[in-house]
Amino acid sequence: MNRILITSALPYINGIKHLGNLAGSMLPADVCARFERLRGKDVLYICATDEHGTPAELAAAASGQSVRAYCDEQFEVQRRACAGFDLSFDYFGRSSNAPNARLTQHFADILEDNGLIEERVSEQVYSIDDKRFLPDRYVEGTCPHCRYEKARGDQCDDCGRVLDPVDLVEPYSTISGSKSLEVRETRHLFLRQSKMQGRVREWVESAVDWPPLARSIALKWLDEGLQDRAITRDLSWGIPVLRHGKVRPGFENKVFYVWFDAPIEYIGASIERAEAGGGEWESWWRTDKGADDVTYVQFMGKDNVAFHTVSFPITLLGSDESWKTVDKLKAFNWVTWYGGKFSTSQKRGIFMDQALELAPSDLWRWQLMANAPESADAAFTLEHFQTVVNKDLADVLGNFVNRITRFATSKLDGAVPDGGTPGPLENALVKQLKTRLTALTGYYETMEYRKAMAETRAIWAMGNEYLAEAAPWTALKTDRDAAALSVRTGLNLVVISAIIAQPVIPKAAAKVLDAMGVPEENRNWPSPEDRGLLDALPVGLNFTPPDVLFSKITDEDVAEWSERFGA
RNA sequence: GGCUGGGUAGCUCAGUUGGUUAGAGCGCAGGACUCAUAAUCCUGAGGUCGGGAGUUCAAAUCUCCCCCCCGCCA
Repeated sequence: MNRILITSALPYINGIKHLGNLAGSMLPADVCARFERLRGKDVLYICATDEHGTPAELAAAASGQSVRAYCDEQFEVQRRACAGFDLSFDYFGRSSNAPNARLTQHFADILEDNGLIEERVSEQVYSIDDKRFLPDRYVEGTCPHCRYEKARGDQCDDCGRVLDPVDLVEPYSTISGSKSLEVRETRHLFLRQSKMQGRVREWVESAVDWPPLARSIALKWLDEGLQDRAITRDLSWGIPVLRHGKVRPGFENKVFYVWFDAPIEYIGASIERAEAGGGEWESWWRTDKGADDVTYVQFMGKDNVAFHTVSFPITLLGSDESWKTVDKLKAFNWVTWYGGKFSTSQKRGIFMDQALELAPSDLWRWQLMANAPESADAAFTLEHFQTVVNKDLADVLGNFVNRITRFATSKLDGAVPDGGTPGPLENALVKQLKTRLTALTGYYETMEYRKAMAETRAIWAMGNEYLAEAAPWTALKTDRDAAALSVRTGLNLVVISAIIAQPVIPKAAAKVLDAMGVPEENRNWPSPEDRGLLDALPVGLNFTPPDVLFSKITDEDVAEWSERFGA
């Protein structure tokens, strides 16, 4: 299994994502991708913006733009923020691009051919003045339960009850405010998920690399029985409903439901990449064209598990074509802002673009991975961020790199020194390094990121521990060879520290490796069995100590940020 | 209301199939060192493991009941 396909849940186009979104799928997926590439795996890491649906239409209308223009703008904003966080997508696509439309229409066709899609007539609110059917959220009115006057058609924000727009008292259109609404019959395509119950269960039960949480969520849905689901909506923004390449009669003003086309964009984005000259896509997605030896890993927030373990697989399996389905998946809980929710609408928390204004991406990456919301929600606070970043990055790693490189430069001519032979101290060091590298690699393989970060830090700390014992500054006075050995060993530890840091803090790691003159081809993930780990740097190699790697976050910074973000 | 997950040192979290004095990081106290971003290294003090009952030679770990927190669903 040398090829690994990685996808992270698609960020919705509606506004820039906050740190919780980042930590819950895109960042861990990136760390995974970087780790696997360092091990020499052939990785395809795909992400895209999810652009269809009512929220995008509403947001575009609110900003006075066309949906297309709004999405173009937001896509650029998100793309830039992702680049700022060094998310190493092999391709970052858009669900509104052509490949996704073609593919979605293809799936609809073939699912219908296979008897899994049928037209059904249902009742829906129609706005006479707007001349269109209104999706749930476009209808507001008085809640029949609590009399709240601005209840949305899908749910009452006041009492929290789920509603049907037909139930609203004195309903009105949010588009025009018109109250001349009526209930009309409309046709929609329904995906007959109930017919797939058995096949999906069989598929879920055969999945071995899923965490218990994902499995239980999927099985719970299956136990409750899969419901047939409408996969079209009365909207103009979305993928047109075609049948055999032609507009389906009666569906001229309808599009596919966003949850039907969004996951298909994982494949769509891969095709976009191919069309942009990035390499073919079928060997990644078609098991009849080479994808049999691909391991497919999905990253997502907990709320998306059902869609990835049941809904999307129904599309793929129901086609009876040879599509690659997920092998391993990793779901995350939420990062919270001082114990509460991050909220876009209430502007609670820090968003990706703002974060980059405050501190370099590596700092956020480290904090979010070292405190990944793996077993439960994880509280984010600025104070904790300050502590973690200052201690782990500036003090443990940054200071270690700084102290040994500067010592070597000022006392030993700035080159990797020759002389001395490894003794008990170095032997013990190698032994410990081997143990820790084995553990670290294991944590990455099982995608246990908090543990991986703790182990990474422990390896960084080994450098400081070793120097304290070896004390080359003392040895230098009486035994230059002994000092040379300690310094050489220390410099090699700097390189190891940077190499294993690459998946999580790529910028700082590259800075160190560049300074130490480590060529690109020698930056691969180390094997615990490699006995030359602490003797890899060529004797006599010149290097320049890197600038201070991480400047600290001051109390004043925290105070200012707290003020700005209302912590 | 139904269902996940969680409730372990002041804080953030680990704790494998139940088994010697419950661990880590931060914070705190003391010491060492002086190469380094007043950094680092060592040592130590902190927990009746949400509450109660039970099973067992033995439970943070299993069973039952109850109380909180997050989320999903209805």
